[in-house]
Amino acid sequence: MMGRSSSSDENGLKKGPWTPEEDQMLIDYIERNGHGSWRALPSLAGLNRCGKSCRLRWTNYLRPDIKRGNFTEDEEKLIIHLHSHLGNKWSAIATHLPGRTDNEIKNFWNTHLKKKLLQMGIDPVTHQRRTDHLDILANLPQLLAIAANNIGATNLINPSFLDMNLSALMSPSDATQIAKFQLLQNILQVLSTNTSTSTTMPQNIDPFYAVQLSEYLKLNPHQLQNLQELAMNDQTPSSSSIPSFSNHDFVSQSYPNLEDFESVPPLVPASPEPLSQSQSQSQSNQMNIQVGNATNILKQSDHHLNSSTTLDANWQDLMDDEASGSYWKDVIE
DNA sequence: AAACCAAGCAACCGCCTTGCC
DNA sequence: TGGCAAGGCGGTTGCTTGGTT
Repeated sequence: MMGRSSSSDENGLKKGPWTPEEDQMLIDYIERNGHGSWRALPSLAGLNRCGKSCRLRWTNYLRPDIKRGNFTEDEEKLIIHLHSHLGNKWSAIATHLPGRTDNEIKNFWNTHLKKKLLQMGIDPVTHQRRTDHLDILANLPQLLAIAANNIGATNLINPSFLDMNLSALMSPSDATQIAKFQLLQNILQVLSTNTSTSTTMPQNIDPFYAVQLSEYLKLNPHQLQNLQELAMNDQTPSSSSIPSFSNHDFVSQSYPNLEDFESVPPLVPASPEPLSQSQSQSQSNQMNIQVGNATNILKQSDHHLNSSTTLDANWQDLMDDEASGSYWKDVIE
């Protein structure tokens, strides 16, 4: 059985997993008397537990109307839909799913649904398309510093790794390679994202940026061509890992008004406390700082500015941070 | 076969809300 | 109206399990 090892608190009350005997004692007592005062219940039922533990055990596990087993697809959709309106109000969500407890829904969300949405490119908090690649780009210097620390002489990236099978690349034991791969993926994603409101992911990298990128990375024509092909190839991880929203069954079912995806119903903040003006200002400032680099780069995209710009400075920073410029050439090659 | 690792989930913790005096 | 007790809630912890190396 999963759970914690049995122990006692300072009052000698038992903690940890419940035994079948304890379960039966609790069931017997509540069926005969109702739960009444939870604090008084343990002694009346002959249990060496605190009232809170009894209440939790009953409401989350022993209640006769509890529905066990896997969540159905309908339940999944309902949870996602309710979460988009209610946020992490698990008890409120649970009231719409008969037989499911808030704890069970919370666990299911954290272990399954959150990942599922992330894989689809949907932010599980806002229920909108993810834009956190901007954050990643903004954090490139830090990520690069981390990556640089992890790159040893024997751990240099395979120059032809982008041609390798993705599953072979994604060895879980090689976090460094994955980080590098994701880094490049996000760079390409940002560079290939145009500023239109289209809900489908663009397939092509703007030749202008490919050229500009190649200049900063001091790539030769062959490497530049690889970069462009990489961005245009449907089978590259960069594009294949991002679902096309308009064609994805699950997304279209969970978000029936997909055309209004950018204006999904108002989301209850994860924290119920409204931020004070100074708090929100501070948070906003932090955000601005964090995405500043990415914003600058995207502004460059809008105006096709020349190379003596912030983009230049940003990329130069990146290259300066990296141990060797050949690293990036290798990655792209 | 053993060691390692990540996922899953029951249970706990601490804060918040509610109701009563 | 303030204080207290009890219940409710969301986040976190830590054990088990199953898969991988």
